[in-house]
Amino acid sequence: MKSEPGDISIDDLASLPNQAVAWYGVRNYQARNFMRDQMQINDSVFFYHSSCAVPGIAGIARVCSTAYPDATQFDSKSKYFDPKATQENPRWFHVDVQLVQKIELISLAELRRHPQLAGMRILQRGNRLSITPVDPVEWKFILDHLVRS
DNA sequence: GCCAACGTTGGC
DNA sequence: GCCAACGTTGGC
Repeated sequence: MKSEPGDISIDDLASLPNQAVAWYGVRNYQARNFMRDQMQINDSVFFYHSSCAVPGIAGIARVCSTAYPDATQFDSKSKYFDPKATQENPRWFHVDVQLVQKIELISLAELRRHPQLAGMRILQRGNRLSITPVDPVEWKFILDHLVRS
């Protein structure tokens, strides 16, 4: 799951109550569907810093809720307001995510260095999805070879 | 700041 | 339903 550190960084997550955050603001249907249809409580997540000096995996988190309607879609003052969403028919959903562990940053450049990870969605040219599934084999490779706490 | 990629919008 | 125009993302 990508976050711009200027928005919410790994350190912000670490300082939140229960080190948990509602993953609000996703306004892409594919990313929404991953949260709504695929994610389950206790699923593990890589917390990825994007749009910053050194993009990369900054920590490990876990899903700590099932998907529920994103409150910001109903808030006309929010930049995430969606006039087409209604309480009866919400359009945007998100899960809550909780920090497991901050790690030594695994930079995007480092991820690209490993052919075993070449298939990762996050590494594909032009990928803009803020939430992408991680293949279990790739997950294990990163845990076994790249994660330093 | 550039630009590739790609999602969304809206006229037809 | 097509598709051009436009907007956004995000690495570089």
